[in-house]
Amino acid sequence: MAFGKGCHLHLIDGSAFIFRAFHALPPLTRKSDGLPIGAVAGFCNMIFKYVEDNKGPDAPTHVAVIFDKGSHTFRNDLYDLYKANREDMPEDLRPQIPLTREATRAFNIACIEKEGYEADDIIATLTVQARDAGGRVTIISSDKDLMQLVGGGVEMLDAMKNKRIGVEEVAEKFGVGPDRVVDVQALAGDSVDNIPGAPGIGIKTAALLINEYGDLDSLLARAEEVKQPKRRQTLIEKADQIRLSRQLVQLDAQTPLDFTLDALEVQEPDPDALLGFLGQMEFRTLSKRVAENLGVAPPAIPDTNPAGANPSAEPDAPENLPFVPEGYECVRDAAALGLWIERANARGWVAVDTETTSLDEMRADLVGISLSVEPGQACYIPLGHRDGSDDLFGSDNLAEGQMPLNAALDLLKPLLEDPAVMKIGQNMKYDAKIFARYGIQVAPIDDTMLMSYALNSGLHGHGMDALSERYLDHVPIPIKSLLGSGKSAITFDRVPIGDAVKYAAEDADITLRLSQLFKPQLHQRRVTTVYETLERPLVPVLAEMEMAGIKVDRDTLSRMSNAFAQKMAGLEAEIHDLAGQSFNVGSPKQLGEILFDKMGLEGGKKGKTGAYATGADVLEDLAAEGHDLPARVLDWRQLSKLKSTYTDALQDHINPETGRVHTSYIQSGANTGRLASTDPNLQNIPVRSEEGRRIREAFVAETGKVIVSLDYSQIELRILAHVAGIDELKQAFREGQDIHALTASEMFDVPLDEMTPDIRRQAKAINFGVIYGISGFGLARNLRIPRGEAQGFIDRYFERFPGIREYMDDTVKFAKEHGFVETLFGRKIHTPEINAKGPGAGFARRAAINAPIQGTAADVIRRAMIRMPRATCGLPAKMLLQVHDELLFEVEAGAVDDTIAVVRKVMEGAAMPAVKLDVPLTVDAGQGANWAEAH
DNA sequence: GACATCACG
DNA sequence: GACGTACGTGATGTCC
Repeated sequence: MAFGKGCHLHLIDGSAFIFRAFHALPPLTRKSDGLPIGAVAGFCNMIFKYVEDNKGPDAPTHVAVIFDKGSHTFRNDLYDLYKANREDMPEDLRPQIPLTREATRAFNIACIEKEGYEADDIIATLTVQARDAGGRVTIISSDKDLMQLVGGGVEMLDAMKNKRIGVEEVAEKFGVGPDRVVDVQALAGDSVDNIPGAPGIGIKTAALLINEYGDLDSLLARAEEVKQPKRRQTLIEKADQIRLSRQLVQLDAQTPLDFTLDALEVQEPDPDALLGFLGQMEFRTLSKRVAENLGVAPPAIPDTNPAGANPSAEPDAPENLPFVPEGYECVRDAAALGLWIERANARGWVAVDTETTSLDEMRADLVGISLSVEPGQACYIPLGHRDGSDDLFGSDNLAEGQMPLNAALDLLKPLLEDPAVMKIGQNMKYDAKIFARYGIQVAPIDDTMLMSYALNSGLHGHGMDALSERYLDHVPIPIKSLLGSGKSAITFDRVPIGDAVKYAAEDADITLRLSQLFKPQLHQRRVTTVYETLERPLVPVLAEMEMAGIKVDRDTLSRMSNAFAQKMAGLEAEIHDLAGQSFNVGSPKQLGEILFDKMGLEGGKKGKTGAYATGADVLEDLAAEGHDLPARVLDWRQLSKLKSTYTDALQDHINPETGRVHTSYIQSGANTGRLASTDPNLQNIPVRSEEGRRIREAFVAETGKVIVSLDYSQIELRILAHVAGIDELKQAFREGQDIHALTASEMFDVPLDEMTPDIRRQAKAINFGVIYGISGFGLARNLRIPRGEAQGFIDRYFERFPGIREYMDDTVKFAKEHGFVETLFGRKIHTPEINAKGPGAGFARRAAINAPIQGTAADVIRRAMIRMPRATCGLPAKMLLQVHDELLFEVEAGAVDDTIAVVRKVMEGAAMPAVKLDVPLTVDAGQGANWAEAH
């Protein structure tokens, strides 16, 4: 039937269906093989319901489901931050996308998508075609962006609420008719799609303006006439941004399509095709209902229930199945490997572990790979073992019976890169980096270490040995038993293949069992979102940063080391002179004896060891009393620290191949969600002392590039103001006031213009103290004031900001009740000691107060980092380092300003859309030839 | 390997 | 009323 008058076209917003189905349903998996299938199930149910609901006299004559395809559209060319706030697609959803297309076709409904075009534009195109042909259109969607299409025989239907959206409903929502919806949206902007709009103008105001001036162009042309000064200024200054916003929200009805409306005619489904698909998906209930409807027999679905699908209920659940090292297979040829690859493909997942010659991924060579697809069954593929025959040449020959490395990798690459097969690892970042060095980009990945972290942060560590013992009641073969320890330790390529099989295959086996144990728990314990949005997508980002490394200038460090050595020698002589004897200045024990026994200064023993305390605070007090020796020791210690930890050690970390220093981030290291940096730690490079700060001059940009640093300003205090709901602090942050000065003014009744640096300093210490779970003792020690006075400050602070005390009490109460506290993004940090008696409870109490604040800040910067690759993809900029509230980039000189603009925008908007903070997040930026200049 | 010390946010 | 106390990390050197 040719489309024309009397025809009725239904256009279904397929992507909206999918996301609604995915988020509404628990993460179902297909019973036979564990393929995630929840979104497909929800999608099919929604389509089925739609078909049933649209059979009456007003049934459509034509119908199509439209999907988005590709993430880059003309809107990204117009505005590189378009939809930059969007979270990446959850890994569990990705393999389901093609299945939703199949489902649509199984229902015999036209399935439409076009690379590089948004579904909304295709819907607009079809709508206009149908309307022009004289037909009616119903758009099944509740997306406000489609409301501009309503009118003239076009209406929308919110399928969830079963609510019609006509011209009236659009007017109700936007305050203008459908033809002016675009104008209102252009002014109001949209935080979800990251449409900038006119700052300070929302839908209400936008409608008011449009109704007064007729349309957007007239409004902008006559902006001078707007009475309210702020609005007028915005409209004049932001006119370009508003016009850009309009381009972004305006749907494009010119999508080139290679079919006509006639092709969308409603057709009965083919029972075989539809039931075949539903049977293949193993949807029992839906198959039955559909079969009844079609008057045919439902498909038979075998009731398979393999080990692992429902672990705890099964007798051979992974935590109960015994470990049998002799059962592990050694894969020595392509045929055997092919079988394992087939099994992995059939399953849709595979646990992977690599064995290498070093813990430093940048230098490690691949020695072997282990795989596991079923609990208890695993293989090891030896690739780089040496034969161990101790000849004169160091036995560098490859051992017999190994596949050539390249042949094995060629076979494995398609599997490891297959988007439909989940690669499961323990600390997958390590293995992914190894594979990356051999040209394999492993994806998608799951990580048992990160699952444990999301589930159990604060309860225990997340290393494999600990997890295996705790959850599988199995002690893995210690690596030391193969490699030995200390000076005589060997590398893994020297381990006999027979021993390596038992060790390595066991690791893959354990990993698979742990993932089958943890995966369902993520949802049960409400941390799926944390795992999916804050943990899993961060892995490739960190891997990239670590592989990029940062250039460090050896000569600068070397010169500084020499200078430090000279100064230290001078100081040492002086110290020995003052002491009247020679001793090891680096030994706190000897120093204590000199100071307190020999010289008889005031001071006391401390700690279980009975040694004198000689910490910086003690020495500073002594120095303040006029003693020279402790003052010299303080200087010596500072230099010693800078030399040994930084100027000396950093040189050893320069990778000879890249000339750069490659740190490793531990994603599950800090209980709060912060990262930790090791080998070397680049999160504690000196900055507070002038002398130390100069070490940052050695962290340089390549020729023609610039180091750019962006850091959040006062992010933890801002988060405190938000979570504790302190109006005065929120207001101060909104107005960009000096928060410490304001606190001082409130507490000490000093007007802001009479503020002294010392009063401000005290207020600053109190502000930080609050974040740490303040105590009179701690504040007294920090400010070096009597304890009573410090307590007085705290009392006054709580009097002034009662909301803070309430927040602290509530947080502790929550922790005592639940055993954990939460960040704004749902990260759980467990506090097992909170109900204990003794000093442990005090620590736990303060940690509980601090964790949501520190953790929320950590979550925010993680979100920014995860979005960064996509936001900066067109820019010649590399993200190199994260230092808790700072991100460091290396940028081509010409692109510095653009990069700062994009990165700042991403960082400042990183909490959105999941959390709308009551305070703005602001970011300071710096740039220069090295880190010292950029900071 | 425990402990003290000190670098960072 | 006494008890110990700022929160979160990692690297280094000494000493047992």
